[in-house]
Amino acid sequence: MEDLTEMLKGTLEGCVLEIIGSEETYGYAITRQLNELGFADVVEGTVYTILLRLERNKLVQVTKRPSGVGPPRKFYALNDAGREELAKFWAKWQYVSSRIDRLKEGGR
Amino acid sequence: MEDLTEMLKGTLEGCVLEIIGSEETYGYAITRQLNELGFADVVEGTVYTILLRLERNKLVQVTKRPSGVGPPRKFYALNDAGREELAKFWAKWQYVSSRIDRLKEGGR
DNA sequence: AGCAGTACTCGGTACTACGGAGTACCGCTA
DNA sequence: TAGCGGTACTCCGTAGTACCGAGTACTGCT
Repeated sequence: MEDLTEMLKGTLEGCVLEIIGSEETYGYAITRQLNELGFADVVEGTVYTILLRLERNKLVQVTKRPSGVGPPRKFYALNDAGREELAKFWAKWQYVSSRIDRLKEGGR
Repeated sequence: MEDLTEMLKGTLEGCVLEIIGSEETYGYAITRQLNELGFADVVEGTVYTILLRLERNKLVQVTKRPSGVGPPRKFYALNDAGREELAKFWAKWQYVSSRIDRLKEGGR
């Protein structure tokens, strides 16, 4: 699927939150997970900008740990504010996607 | 529902295409339809920028008609390129929304 | 020593939705 | 008849987000 970037705006951050919420993990691995999930064109630069934003907005707790196979990793975990933001994200997603599906089905 | 603007990026244009596709209509009415659909905060300025973009990208055919209750209206209808773009949009939407729903259900 | 793979940072760009001001036409009413 | 609310479109600037590219740096293998 080509060029999903515009459609991912506003949802990618939520996806990253969800991934972090289900397991403490780090940028490089998150990128791989998104790629496997079907978002093949999401690149590291994008994920790192999201992670830095989450950190700046105090939604995550960060722990640096040595890797063994490369430079140290920055592990991210949700804090309370992050979990709240994630819940809000899913509420918005539910709201928006249901309306769009309704429009698609010709329900007007 | 508050502040959906980021999540609507990339999808709003498709919604406008769908509305135009189902019936020849004009900017002001499209804005009202979107508001009724649940996107209450979408304002006229936003819809008009989308319409001008569609026109610039040659996805629509434009007809100006007098209104009777105000200034003349610019009616929009999809042309072949527009219908193709609309089909592409729904394919992308299907792709993206199904993956996000899968992520939500913990399918990783 | 050099390369591939892992891992993060930073500066700039493109695209999109929004806000606000401006223009303009119509019908109604004080 | 002047003003107001509703209809209808245009234009310009702003903010936010994903992407791109270059750079840095660590590890293990050849």
